Amino acid sequence: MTEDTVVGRLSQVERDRRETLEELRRRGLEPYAYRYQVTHDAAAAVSLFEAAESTGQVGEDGTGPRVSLAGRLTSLRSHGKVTFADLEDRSGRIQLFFRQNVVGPDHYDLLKLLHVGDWVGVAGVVMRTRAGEVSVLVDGLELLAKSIRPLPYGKVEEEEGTGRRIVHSGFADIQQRYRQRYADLAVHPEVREVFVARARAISAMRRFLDGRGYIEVETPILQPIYGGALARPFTTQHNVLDMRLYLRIADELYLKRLIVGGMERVYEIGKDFRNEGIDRTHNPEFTMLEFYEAYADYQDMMDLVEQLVAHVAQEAVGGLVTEFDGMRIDLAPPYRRVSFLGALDEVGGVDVLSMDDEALRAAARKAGVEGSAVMSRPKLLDELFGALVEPTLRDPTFVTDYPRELSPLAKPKRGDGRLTERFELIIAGREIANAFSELNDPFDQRDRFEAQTRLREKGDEETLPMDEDYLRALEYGMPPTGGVGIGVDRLIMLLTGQPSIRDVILFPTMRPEEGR
RNA sequence: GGGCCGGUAGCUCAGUUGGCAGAGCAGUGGACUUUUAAUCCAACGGUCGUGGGUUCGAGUCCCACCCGGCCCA
Repeated sequence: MTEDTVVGRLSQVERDRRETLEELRRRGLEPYAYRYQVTHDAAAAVSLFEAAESTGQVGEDGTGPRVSLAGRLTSLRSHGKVTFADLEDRSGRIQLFFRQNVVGPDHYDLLKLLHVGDWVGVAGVVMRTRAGEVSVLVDGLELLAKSIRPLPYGKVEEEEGTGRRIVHSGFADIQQRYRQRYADLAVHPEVREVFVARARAISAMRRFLDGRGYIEVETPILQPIYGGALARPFTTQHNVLDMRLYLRIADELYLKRLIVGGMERVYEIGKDFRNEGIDRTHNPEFTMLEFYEAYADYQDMMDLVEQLVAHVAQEAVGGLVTEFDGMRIDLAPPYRRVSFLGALDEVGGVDVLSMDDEALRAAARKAGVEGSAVMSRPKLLDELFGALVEPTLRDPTFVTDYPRELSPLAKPKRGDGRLTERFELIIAGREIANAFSELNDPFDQRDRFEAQTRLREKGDEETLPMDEDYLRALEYGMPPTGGVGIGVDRLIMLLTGQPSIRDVILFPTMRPEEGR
């Protein structure tokens, strides 16, 4: 496509901005700068001035300390020989005040070439305007980067009294906000805040585990045999090795190999990939925290998970009470503990261990589970629990002791071999964590793999493939180990009150746009 | 997978029975030395998601498809 056709398709605004670029260059001004010396951010400049006011250090002319700031222009209000603007940086926003007799007529004229969305550096003294707003009285202005595509800013009004931000006609098209996350972030400070909270949460997870002697490790994403969860994988191809590789669906089997190797306490935070549908709680790539601790069982891990969730909440959002989906959730430990079967019996009125496959199928149909006719027994149990019990669990709840057939990597429960020592943490009806006393008997593990293979032969596509190398590792000897997986995105949804997983993933998976 | 809703100017949205495609904001020109959704005046801005069909005439009616959202399973 030639430059002419590109320009021909531009909007009026974009054409105008390109002309502005040429005008700037005609005046010898470079619209894309290299650096700017910043002394303060917006929030620091405001508090610096307020401190000067309170200690009587503001001059007779009302001006305070001198600062230089850089950021993006989010508003421009010209009044002839005086102009107001808002500058936004990562700390917040501050008003800029331009007066023709302060910057001089030549510099003042340059304001006509500035637009909302431009990056600028400014220098001047901090003062308070007649309307009472702390502002920078600008005497030095530098364009740092010209914006030649209009950002979809809404008009922002501060409600009188409450100071609440009201956005008029903002950037509302949810599809475009995900596709053009850069624009979404640029115009929505509150979206940036969600991802800051996410970063704090992940950093808090690391500190929590590091402080308990855990080692952070990295295991393969490209795997010749996938495993560690019941899900369908993505496949890819290594050209030189001429072999099929899978994108991991879980970190589990590699982390337990490290326990075999004597690392005793390991964790990994990373992306897993599952080839399944996309909805409010599922993105094909998502972030998982897994940690494994030798000599611990699932009871120990429940205690640890409670502490971790509380710690992360405190560090990420500054409190243990969160508002999610209209529910007020208290994350303060200890969390309620109920057994899988007890909950099914109590809430759903079904005693699944005594039911044969047909009775289970009938119960599933009754509960509204679709496609139950072709489901394996473990799948039926899982679906039944998901349909009947999970949605009722609002407060943080550990569901314990899952049926053996549902948990091919978990140790049998002491005293009842039909069950396993496993728990899931359910909060607000959502699965947040999944954990076991890890199965370390290589003979039992081989039996479980073989049972999985039989399920696959019956048509279940979400089964564990046989992994001989993993069995070899177990044969060398794995100590008793407690292991946990936490869905990081879902936990962050909960902490930040975001209704969709796409609201906590910077670039969620989307179909490509047409014609671009 | 099924049902419902949506896609119109850069953004947010109207668009009547099928009859010249609109508003606000942004942008452009002008006025304005304390505004903050600044205000006022003027002009400008369109592949109505895509492709077919019906019709003298389609943003509007019909069919198919694409992309999303919500609900159900």
